[in-house]
Amino acid sequence: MMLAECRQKLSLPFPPTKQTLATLLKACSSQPHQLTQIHALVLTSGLSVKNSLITQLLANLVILGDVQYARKLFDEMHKPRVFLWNTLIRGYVKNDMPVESVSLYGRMSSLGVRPDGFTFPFVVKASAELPDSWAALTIHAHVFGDVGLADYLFETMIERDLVAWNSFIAACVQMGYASKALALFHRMGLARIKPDAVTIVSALSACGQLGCLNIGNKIFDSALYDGMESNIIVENARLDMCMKCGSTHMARTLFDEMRLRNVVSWSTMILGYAVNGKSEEALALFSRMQNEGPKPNYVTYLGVLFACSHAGLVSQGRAYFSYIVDSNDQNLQPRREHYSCMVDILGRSGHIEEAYSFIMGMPIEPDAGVWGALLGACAIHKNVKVGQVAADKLFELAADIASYHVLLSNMYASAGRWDSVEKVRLRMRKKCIKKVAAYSSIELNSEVHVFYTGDNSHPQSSSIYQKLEDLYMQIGSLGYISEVGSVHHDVEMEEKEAMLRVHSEKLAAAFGLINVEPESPIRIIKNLRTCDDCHNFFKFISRISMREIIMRDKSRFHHFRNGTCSCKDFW
DNA sequence: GTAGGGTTAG
Repeated sequence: MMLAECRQKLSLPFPPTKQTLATLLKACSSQPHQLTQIHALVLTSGLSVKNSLITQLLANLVILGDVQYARKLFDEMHKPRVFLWNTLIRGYVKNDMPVESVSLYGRMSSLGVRPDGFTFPFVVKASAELPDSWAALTIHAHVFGDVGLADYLFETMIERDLVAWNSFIAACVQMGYASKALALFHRMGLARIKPDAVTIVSALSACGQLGCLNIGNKIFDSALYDGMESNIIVENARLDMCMKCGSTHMARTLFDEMRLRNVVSWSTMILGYAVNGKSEEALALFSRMQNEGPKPNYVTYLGVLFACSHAGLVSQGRAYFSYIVDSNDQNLQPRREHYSCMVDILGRSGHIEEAYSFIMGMPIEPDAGVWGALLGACAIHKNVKVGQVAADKLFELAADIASYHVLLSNMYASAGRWDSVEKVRLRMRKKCIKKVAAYSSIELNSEVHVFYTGDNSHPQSSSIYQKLEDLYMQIGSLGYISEVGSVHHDVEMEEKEAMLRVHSEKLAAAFGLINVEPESPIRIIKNLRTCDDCHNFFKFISRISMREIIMRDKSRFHHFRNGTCSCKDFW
């Protein structure tokens, strides 16, 4: 575009000065079309353009989401300053391009440009969103050893301010490294950096992941004690923490006491009730929300569908789903997550064919989550025919997710098709797909104790196994028989039973029975779905010990009390 | 001078 043309378009009667251009740029930060024109003006003005001008332009482009164009300008620049690197690194993160963001950081450091305090939060955010394979590559490329990129960056920072701590702690929580996050939180205290609301939110979130109700409450109380004003985000995080620890009652008390509640508060409650198996409470709260609360969003509806799914409420699930569709609200139209949930509702209750045709009728392309829900249902109902279709689709969409392979293999195993089980295993070996090891954890006196299957590493190991034997003796006389079908291995019967007997959740339960004071419930967190035998075992021991046992597995809660489970054996 | 971190879902 010619200068005159630009000027005309911008209605400028005279050639612009640097000042004019700078002012123009500031004014046009929300108008992408004019930005391009101004860029042309800058280039054709013949002025020796200052970096600050391009900086402003680039920043504007990034805000508008045109990172490609920003990158083009950036590459044409001579020795861009740190601020500019930061701007672009941030731009990539904001536009969901973490790989590009980290690559740019890599280039920055290889050119010897020193990152400043602002670089860190951007790169950490990007590396938290990095796909695993990429994180590994990046770490290799920088020869950072076995610590992550973020770790390296953090430890080498000269000055760590509050935001640096907060962004690292938050990144750890988001990546699922909750105990690392709590360790950092502790270290932060030792370094005499006073946490603020943002820190507390992440810390509470970490406690929720770990199921550490006591630690979470302590953190919240001490923050208030230190004079920190609580805000709605902190309170929502605390609600969620309680719910993730299975303490629905405490969450409700806090919710009722809140002066202000937003859509997140309501949704957190509804979701929390749903995963805790309290569907009536979830749906009752939803109907109250419709009358007196804020407008539900798509997460709220996800909670409503979860409530139906966990309680096996098929017709109600169908009704809510069509309600969402019929609402004609464009922002609330069902997303893939809602479809997965609906497939789960239909499939798990045995309506496999209906679930399949439901998927075929989807207006949006089904993703791995949707097919995974179908495969899960097929594994439960031993429907190898439909399960095979789902598995084929899954391997197209998400070829190397371990849990789908495990599901498929379990489906074949429960149908007794050991040749097919072996094929899946072979495929996993070939593609180096490793099963996630099962573990269970339990909090005691602000410490987390972790158990793996057949674990002997705990200091109290011998008394734990003794307790387990005692329990087997007692429940055996009450009619407990181990369910060998839960072990998906084609091995001898005795071996099957031997493995079952030492599943991680059983070890954690024995530990809990020995150590947790009699009036408190025993809270166990398991990283995978629990098996039929452990579920049955827990029902028995809740009866003989007269204790409440709360177990959170991969997708939901089981509250065992006096021989029964809140899930009513449907999970 | 300009910019950075937080809650529900996955």
